[in-house]
Amino acid sequence: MSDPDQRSSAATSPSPALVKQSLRVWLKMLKATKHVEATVREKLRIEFDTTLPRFDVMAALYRFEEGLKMSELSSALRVSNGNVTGIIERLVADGAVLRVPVAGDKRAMLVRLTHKGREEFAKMAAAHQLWINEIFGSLSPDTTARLISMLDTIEHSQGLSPGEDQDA
Amino acid sequence: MSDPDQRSSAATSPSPALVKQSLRVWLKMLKATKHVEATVREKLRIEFDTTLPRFDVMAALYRFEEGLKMSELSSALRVSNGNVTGIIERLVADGAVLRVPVAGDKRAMLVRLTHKGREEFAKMAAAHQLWINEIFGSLSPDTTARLISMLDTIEHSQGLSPGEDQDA
DNA sequence: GAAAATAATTTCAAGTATGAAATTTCATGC
DNA sequence: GCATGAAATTTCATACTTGAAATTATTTTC
Repeated sequence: MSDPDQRSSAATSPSPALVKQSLRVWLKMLKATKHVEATVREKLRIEFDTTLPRFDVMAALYRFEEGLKMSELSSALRVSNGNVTGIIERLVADGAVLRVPVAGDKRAMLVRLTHKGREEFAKMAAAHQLWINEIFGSLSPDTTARLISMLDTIEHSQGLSPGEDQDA
Repeated sequence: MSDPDQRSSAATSPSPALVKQSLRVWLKMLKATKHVEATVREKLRIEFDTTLPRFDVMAALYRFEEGLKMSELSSALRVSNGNVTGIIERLVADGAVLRVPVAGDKRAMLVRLTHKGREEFAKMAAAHQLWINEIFGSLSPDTTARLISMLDTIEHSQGLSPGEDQDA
């Protein structure tokens, strides 16, 4: 290490100024993320009469045409099991999702999009890409690449043990 | 503008590759943010037996010692009015928050931390700073500064009309 | 100064979200 | 073959979140 006062380590307590800067960037990140999320939520509601959690579930199911087990779904989305149960219930009621028992295992359920669900999601996904591009298109490709790399660093910082991030 | 195919505009439809890159960075940002949030949530739960929404409310009240009206609180936190009502109810029940009627206005309520609430929050805030620093301290001050600037760009991209972001 | 518009909150219905407990089923050891 | 533990889901209690409707109090307008 080549900086006697610039980086925090386990041994030396970080300078108050740097701690404050960490806090600042985190609050900024949170605010920017909430801004984008709120935009997407509102557009999903207005244009497609749906919600972000439903969109997220459908996105996961769209990728895995063969279907996903409930537990796979909840770990892919990083939400609790009980949560997924409720969202799937409503999607099934709306005819967007189908539940299929798994062949050799009476415990498990395979969940997949219906044809109607796939068609609906395709439309939403196309619109979603445009919304996101309206926001992130203002960054140059180079800046975007650097941003991704910084986010990667953050995502792989410690802080918590469990889960350990397998990609979705 | 000096790039015939590198930036999206209202006139020219963005290239699919750039749209995909926008989507990638957004998903990455969402994932990193959720990672940090989950870390904070879990630490608040384990170490202080509290939740992130409660922490956020207390943080706002900590800043405004004189207290805030319910509506000021909900707009500062950018959450709905009804939401704040419930969180404050629980904080009052726990003796962390006090409700005071406003002098000249029988509709409004001033909400402020009790002494106990201030003390509790001070401890949590100190711990919170360390947690955040454990994560964001891995970025150099320079990188952090650039990250803040990028996030600023994102936050001020259009996408939605309402609210228009006055700072909290 | 009564009626109408505004403002500050709460209430409400529905949906999300969590972690823990309960259920049912499967796999193994013995 | 059965007890035991692990796996897959659901159920449950609680809390958070939203947008809209309802309530109560203030301000404006005529």
